[in-house]
Amino acid sequence: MSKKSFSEKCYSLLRKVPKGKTTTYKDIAEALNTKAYRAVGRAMNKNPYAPQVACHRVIKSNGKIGGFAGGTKKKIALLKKEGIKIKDRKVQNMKGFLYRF
DNA sequence: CGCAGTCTAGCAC
DNA sequence: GTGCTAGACTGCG
Repeated sequence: MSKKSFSEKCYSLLRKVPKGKTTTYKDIAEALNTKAYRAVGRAMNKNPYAPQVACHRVIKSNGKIGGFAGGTKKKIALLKKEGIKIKDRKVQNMKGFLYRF
């Protein structure tokens, strides 16, 4: 928790998110006690823990999907498989799927 | 809708 | 080794 890099912290936090739930870049940044919303997204884009870390469970604060390394469509498909409803790259009722750290 | 703020990681010199 | 650029974001004007 202290020797890990910022990105690793993001991954650890993301791993804490259960399946069927989602989180926002803002929440992650705030959970890390920072305002690096962008840095969080950057870490996800790199995501060396691709299948290990559910980077697709991370969405924008407005419920939008944002982006995804490989294609936003893929991200939507994955979220839909988890039980989350997506509509036009936007999460429906994202507040209900939002996971609180 | 457009600009500015904040942080990390990678590439260049 | 130090400096600059780019990026899956957010908030305000």
